[in-house]
Amino acid sequence: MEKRYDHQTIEKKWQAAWESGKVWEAGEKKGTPKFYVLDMFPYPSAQGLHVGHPEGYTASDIEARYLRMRGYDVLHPMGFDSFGLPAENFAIKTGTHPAATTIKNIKAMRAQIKRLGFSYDWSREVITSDPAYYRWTQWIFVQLFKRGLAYEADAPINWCPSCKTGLANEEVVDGKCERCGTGVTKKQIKQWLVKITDERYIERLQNDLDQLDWPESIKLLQKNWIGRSEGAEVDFAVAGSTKKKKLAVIVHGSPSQAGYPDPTVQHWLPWMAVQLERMGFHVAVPALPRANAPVYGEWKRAFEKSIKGFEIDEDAVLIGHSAGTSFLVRYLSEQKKKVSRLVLVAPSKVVVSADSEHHQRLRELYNFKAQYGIADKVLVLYSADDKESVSVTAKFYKDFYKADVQQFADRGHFTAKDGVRELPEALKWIRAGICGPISEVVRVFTTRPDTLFGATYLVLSPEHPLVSRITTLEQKKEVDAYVHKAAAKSDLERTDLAKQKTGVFTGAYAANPVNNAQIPIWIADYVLASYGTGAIMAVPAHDERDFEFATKFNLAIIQVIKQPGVMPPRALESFASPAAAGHQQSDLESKCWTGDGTMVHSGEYDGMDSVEFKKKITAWLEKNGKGKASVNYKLRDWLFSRQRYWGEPIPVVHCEKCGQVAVPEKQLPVKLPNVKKYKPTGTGESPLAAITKWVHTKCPVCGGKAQRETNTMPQWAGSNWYWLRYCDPHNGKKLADPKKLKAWLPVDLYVGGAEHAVLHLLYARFIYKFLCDINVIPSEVIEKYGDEPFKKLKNQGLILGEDGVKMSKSRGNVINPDDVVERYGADTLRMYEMFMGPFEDKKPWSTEGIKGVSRFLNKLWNVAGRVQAVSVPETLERYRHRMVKKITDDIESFSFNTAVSTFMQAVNTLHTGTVVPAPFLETLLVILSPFAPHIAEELWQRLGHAKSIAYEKWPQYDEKALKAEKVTIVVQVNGKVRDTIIASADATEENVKKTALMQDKIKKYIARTPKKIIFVKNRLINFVV
RNA sequence: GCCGCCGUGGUGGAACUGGUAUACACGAGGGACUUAAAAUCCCUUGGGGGCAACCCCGUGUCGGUUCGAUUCCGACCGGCGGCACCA
Repeated sequence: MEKRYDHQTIEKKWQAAWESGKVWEAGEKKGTPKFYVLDMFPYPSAQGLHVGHPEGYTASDIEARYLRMRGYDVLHPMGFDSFGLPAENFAIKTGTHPAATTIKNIKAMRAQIKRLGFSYDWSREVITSDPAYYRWTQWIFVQLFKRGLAYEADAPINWCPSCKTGLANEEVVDGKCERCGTGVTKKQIKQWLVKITDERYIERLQNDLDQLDWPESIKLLQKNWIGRSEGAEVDFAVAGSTKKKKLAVIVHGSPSQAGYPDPTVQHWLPWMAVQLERMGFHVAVPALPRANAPVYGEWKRAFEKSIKGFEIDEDAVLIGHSAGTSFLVRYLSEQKKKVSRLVLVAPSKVVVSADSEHHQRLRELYNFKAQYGIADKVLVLYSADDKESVSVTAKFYKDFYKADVQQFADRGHFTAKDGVRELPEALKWIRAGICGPISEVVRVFTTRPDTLFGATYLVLSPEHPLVSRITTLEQKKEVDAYVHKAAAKSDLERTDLAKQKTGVFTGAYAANPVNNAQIPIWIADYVLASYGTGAIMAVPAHDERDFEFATKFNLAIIQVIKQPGVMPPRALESFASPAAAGHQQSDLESKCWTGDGTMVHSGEYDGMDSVEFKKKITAWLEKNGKGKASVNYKLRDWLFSRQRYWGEPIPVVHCEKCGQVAVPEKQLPVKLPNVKKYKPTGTGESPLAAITKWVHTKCPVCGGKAQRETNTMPQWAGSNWYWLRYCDPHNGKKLADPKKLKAWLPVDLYVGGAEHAVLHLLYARFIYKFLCDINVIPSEVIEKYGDEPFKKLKNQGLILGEDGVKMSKSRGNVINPDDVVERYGADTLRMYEMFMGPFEDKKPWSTEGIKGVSRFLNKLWNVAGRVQAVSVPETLERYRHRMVKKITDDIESFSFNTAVSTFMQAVNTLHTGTVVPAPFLETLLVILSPFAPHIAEELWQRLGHAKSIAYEKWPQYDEKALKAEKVTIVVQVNGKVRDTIIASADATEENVKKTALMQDKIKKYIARTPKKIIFVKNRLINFVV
């Protein structure tokens, strides 16, 4: 046998053998349990593989190979996340098409990865920039859009004035453009957003974290990012406004079946109710009886009951949906009442002969004559793709009432099924029609309703809609100036913590709902418009920020919670010295106490515990209609459009008549067209906007003139769902065959960097939940595993340069994995990266350290050369069992560094020993093969085995054989080690004691009979004297 | 500021559930082989004291709990990561 093992020849040989033998293809073992081991797929960069990549890939490969040997059918795929900025930047510089660059980089990187001997099933490779793949990325977007979860809004984005392009948050470093270092400003541009904050998802995204086997730190990071806060919304009536609240009623339609979920919380109704409440309306959403077969008289009674205390008068706003519209028109016509605004959504008043049995049932309700003058203004909303009876009715109202009409293309019957959860158009119409102050109420959000008695002023954000309405004439100038200044400030300026708080008084006052105290209303930019209600109640005695503000502007500070365990300053003075009374200086009451305690200055509630009072006061607010319990989140909607070329085109067409229309699924993918110039146009549009031929298209609905959306999707779009495609990568009809998804989902183990904690991992969870909801993920998977995509997550730690700093070209501390493989081989690189330290810790590279692993593999090679066909001696046999157990446990717990050390010890043992028994060596090779597969295969073959070691069963160990015959027992006197003795395993306390006391070393320390003896079996005996 | 994680030899790190602190590896020193170097092999290697047997100290610092603490508790110091006026 050769003196040194030739890694170059051996590794090439086995990589070829695995590939031609299709050893790693998944789905081959019928009837065995599945296991899905996933790596975070790389971006194919021109720099190629970084030494950080093989760290995670080796760990997952060890797990995959181990599990195959344990009999699992393992899915272990790899692919490329190939849309992204670097390829585009390269294109801007050189004019090379990003597709060409990408293909080149993928080729190079794939070869690099293959040289490391990972057991990937390459037949399943996915590439996100491949049209066959992004067709489905776009398809998912269309599904989101159809359900109202993707929407366009005027959003302020990060804007680099030098590069003339919008930037993602992750491209802004310390407020500067990552590329050119220019200060980033805000620009208001139409943007696509994905509604990750939707009530149907945000709660689940937060709560489901608890059930995941993920690092606690990552779960916490996500929790903080989502930022759930529980508290209450409280209404403060603005002083001097005595007008009573106006009424708004929303009337649901007639669902087709009885027993259908409560129609009052369906579709866009809850959303509308919240919006109207915010405008200051008293909102009623009556649940009408026998909704699926309405009888007018019954509905009338229920309707009137629901608005008791209020009147249908000329200030009222009524909104109806479907059959509800008929009810409202009939009610107003027959009662001869007039309201201010009447909104009719998907109205129906007629039954067309083709209509279903359910529609026939509505004849009773429809049997009336509409009268003129029932509303000041009428709005009708309907969609072209709804039933004929709806458009007929809509046209009737249009002519009869001269109603405003808004026609849509694809909203169906305006139900949740049609993806309609909001009706901003209707809200805008209502808002526009109503002049003057409609609300005399400032609604605030607070997590501390228990401090309500201590609220001494209110603060609105400068953008708050109420600001201009409540500001007094005297204060107008000052307020306008402040609002103007705030608008001009950058985010960085506004959120700079070091800066002094600023603000102005509006001149208005509001009444504290608990005691009617009149408190001033201020505006200040430390209150954010985008969080909660955009307004706060300030409690300077118990909030640091309010305290700072109140001190600066000389506002009242009222203490309402007494800090527990401290003495009020005056009480303290009566003691001779604080220390004598058991109190230190720090026990003095702090100026601003933000913790819990006992209520003071809170009327009848004085003396109550603040935690208890919080619940009490929330219930009180609710009962008296002055507020309610409420939950808020820090998470914002997900900005989903980029003004870039190299990304998935957003599959939407803008039609002059129909508005935004999703590209029909049959026409997907919307292929990325070829452009000559990749540079942004300067207007904030994507380079795609310059291709007029591509931009101008026909509307898929009406066939009229339309323009394509020119923004592309962000990097995260492709990685949101790629692990689903691995299950069925070549499917041309569906995203993936449900049978195949059922066979593999969910991912059992996901390995990758922690830097994705709140981006990729949050988005991926959201998209997966969405796909579960729309039945893309088979229900069997959801029933069995829930709607989380990744059961277990492991984060690899960063590999730093030798100097202990992050590797970077500019520092010149980058290690190229190719060089390492060339010199030491893939097995050495794999094992070294596992040996460096705990998998999840960051650790520095050491060019000296890797030699140790290289020496170890050579030593193994030489030891194997001395192998003899003899049976294993007993001590070595026991060692073999211990070794198998240790390696098994270490793989299960991701403790690869100690596993490598165990291998080293085993080889050292063989090295110093006289014989190398073949059965021992064989076991060693089998359990080593997941770590160093090439050398293991080669030596395995040289031992005379014809089949790949990959097909070997993972060895068992015998618990009994683990026990040593003799054990070393530590003898302590007063807890200090004084001696050790060898005893037989499981020796009794009596025997150990006797032997121990006979030792000279021990006698020396023990003069009298020990007071106490502590005995731990097989471990130690401790004499206390 | 808030939240989380981490402090062990010259270095990377090990130590099960509170039970011999420093496994394994690197580096360093000494030796063997060699004309020499590389490679390989053997020995030593936490600090201090002692000729030696052996003794004392030692896991960021200071306290506590315990027969016994790297491990549990409290305070502090230092480092890393995240969030950043989120009411």
